[in-house]
Amino acid sequence: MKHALNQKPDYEKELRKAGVRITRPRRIILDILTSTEDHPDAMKIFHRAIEIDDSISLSTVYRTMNLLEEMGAIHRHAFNGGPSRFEQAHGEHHDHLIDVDTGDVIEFQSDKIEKLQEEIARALGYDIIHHRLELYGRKSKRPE
Amino acid sequence: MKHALNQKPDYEKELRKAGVRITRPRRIILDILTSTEDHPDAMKIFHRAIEIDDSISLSTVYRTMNLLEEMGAIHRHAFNGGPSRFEQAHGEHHDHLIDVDTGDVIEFQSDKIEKLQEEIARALGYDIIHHRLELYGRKSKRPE
DNA sequence: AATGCAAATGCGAATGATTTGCAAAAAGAA
DNA sequence: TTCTTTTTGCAAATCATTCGCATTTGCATT
Repeated sequence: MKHALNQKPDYEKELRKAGVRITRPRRIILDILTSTEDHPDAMKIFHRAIEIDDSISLSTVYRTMNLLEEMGAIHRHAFNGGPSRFEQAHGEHHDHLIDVDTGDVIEFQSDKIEKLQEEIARALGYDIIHHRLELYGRKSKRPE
Repeated sequence: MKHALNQKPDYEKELRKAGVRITRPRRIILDILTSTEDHPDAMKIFHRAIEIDDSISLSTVYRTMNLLEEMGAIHRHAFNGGPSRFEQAHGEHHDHLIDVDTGDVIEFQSDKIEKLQEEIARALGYDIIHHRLELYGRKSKRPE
């Protein structure tokens, strides 16, 4: 099992290649996304954005998130049924451990679990398209 | 890995014990919940309910779902970020495989995966409160 | 640098899921 | 049956998200 860490891919090139325009709002939103370690929701992204340019609208944040999601540049999560939270789709697939007290998200990856999931789906006669594994936990008192 | 199947616990007793009143709407909603194999959302439960008594309101369905969830009698899921879907909290814990084409939900349970999750959480310094594992898949062409 | 046009934006109104306030109705104890 | 408290139905409010549309902007082309 391993931790995942962020890196900064060049999304502007990808956007151009996809035939969409590089606008000021998009540049700012991408900047926020690539320079954060957390998993912000649309409102949080919006607030960070208007600090840089207060003319950006919430609709544009939502539209940009949808665009980036379709391009596969970000992933969308709905932890606990709350509002969508986003993260850039960097590197390998990973799952999430959510701290129920703070809302913090820790990323992890386990090949063993992935393998088991495949086996289970196969046994039930299905091919996995995607999956979601979320552990909701609390910092343990005892030392590890 | 095993399938889970439903049974009918007696919720009226539990409700009484929790000090809440047994009303006609509640009886009807509980009946719907205990006699279905699927994972209906509030609107679906509402429609099934008004077929039995057309005076039942949607608010009451929502209020009852919240009540039952707090009592631990049902579980709430937000597959794919859609509206909440419910199921009675019968027997053992289980996870879900969602058919992306039909929306059907298949329940399964794997001790191996549960164990791995515990290990991972422990390694990260957390105790698991609850977790969510959803496989989104499509019926495979090849025979099993 | 000026032009033209499709794509993107900001705004506010619309939508869908869910919750809430409140007066009227029903449950259960006395 | 009566009394007290809980629950209900209804409509309005809330929250996250999307949509319509007039206006602005990116950018390919003069």
